[in-house]
Amino acid sequence: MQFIAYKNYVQVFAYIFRWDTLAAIRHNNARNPMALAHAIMTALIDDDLSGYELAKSFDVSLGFFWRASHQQIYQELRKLAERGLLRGEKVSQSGKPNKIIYGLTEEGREALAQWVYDSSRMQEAKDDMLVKLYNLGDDNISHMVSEIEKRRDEMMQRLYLYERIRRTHYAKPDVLPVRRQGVYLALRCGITGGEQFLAWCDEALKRLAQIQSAQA
Amino acid sequence: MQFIAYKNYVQVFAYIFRWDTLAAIRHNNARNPMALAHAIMTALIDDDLSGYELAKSFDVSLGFFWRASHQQIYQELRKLAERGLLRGEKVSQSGKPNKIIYGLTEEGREALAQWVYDSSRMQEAKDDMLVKLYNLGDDNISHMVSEIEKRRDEMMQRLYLYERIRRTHYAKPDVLPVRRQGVYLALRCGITGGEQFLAWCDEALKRLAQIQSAQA
DNA sequence: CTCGACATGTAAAAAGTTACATGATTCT
DNA sequence: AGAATCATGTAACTTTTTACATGTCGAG
Repeated sequence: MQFIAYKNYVQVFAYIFRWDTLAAIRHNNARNPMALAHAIMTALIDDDLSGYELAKSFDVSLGFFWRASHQQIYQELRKLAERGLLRGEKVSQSGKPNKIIYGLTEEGREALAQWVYDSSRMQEAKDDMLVKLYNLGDDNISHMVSEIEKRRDEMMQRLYLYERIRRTHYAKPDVLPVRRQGVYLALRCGITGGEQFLAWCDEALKRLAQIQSAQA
Repeated sequence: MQFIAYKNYVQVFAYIFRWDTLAAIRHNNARNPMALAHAIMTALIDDDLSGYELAKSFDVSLGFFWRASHQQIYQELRKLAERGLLRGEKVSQSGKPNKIIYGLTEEGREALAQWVYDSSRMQEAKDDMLVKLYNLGDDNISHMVSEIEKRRDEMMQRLYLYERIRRTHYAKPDVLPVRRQGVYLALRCGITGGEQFLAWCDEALKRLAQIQSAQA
């Protein structure tokens, strides 16, 4: 089932949009190259970090907006060091494996500052669960309910963390320096998006409950 | 733009979760394998379509939640046909290149119905623009303003389309058959998510304007 | 003495993007 | 005549995931 049968959508659209506008909607599925590399460099603006530390800090900050596994991060760090955008310093540790502390070079800082001006396209939404909803039926409705409930719980946890960060570090955003205000805005995006998702979950659960009670 | 008062999740959570639970938030970055294949099969539930038609219908329906390029779709269709989940029928056309109309086989329908019960993990958010906000500075602030404005316009267009679809095909969701109600919920997710994003854009633009006027 | 956190990776596979290719038709 | 649309792909590449590997240290 589609929103609109393929044969009709053209007519529907001819009404609303000029064709050039439609084309703009269509071709949005593009990746912004090197995004992870720039996310990593961003994480190194203030502090020099080892791969492990970086991966950890990713989990509670930038990773909210660009996820990466530790394997990817290690590889990317090595590549960036090879290209001269990062400088890596080996640190021998007694008892523990050696680690490499990475920091931005001047070149790296320049490349990062330049990247901000690159055009980036809107990110595609990708969600399995919403595709599953297209397959909703009397038989799988209770499974969808539990899946949505699970997502709702996960989002609750995440929001709790966001809120905690907001209150401890961004309670008075107006007095923060410019860059911190940018981070605050990103955090706000996560918070409002999460709140919206919670609201949607409740709407969906309510509707699914209605369908279920009508069945019985 | 107002959202339901979910602000109390903070208190709720302070009671429910201890800090160790937060670790569970960390390892959510996984892909759900074969998601595109299932999205394609979903698009073929009601109608048999050629690759081209499928790609088009993707653009105005399922593609809102799982984007794919036509190249990817053609490849996936071929693979699915090889695995017996789709059946492809060659249609000779005069004047135009031949096309292959694909439809679900019984096996395909079963696999799809089964897939709905597979566990899927929360999708990672990936957004370049939010990473860029971490690099906000006096010099690039006006660029960020124009980038957010661009996103806002794009989202407006998309919301306009969503809303049009909702009104023409889902005006009275309660009387729809179960599966259509699932699609309606997905659409609602897109709409509320989009509205939230617009609201965030306005919040961000307001804050950035404040910073700019403080500079001058 | 085992389990989990610390710390660092390699290798292979899957998924997704970009660039290229072709050739008819229809609209301006 | 030139642009856009219809219609179908292939090939090369990048990005991301999964699975595997190794070894130390501290807590229970």
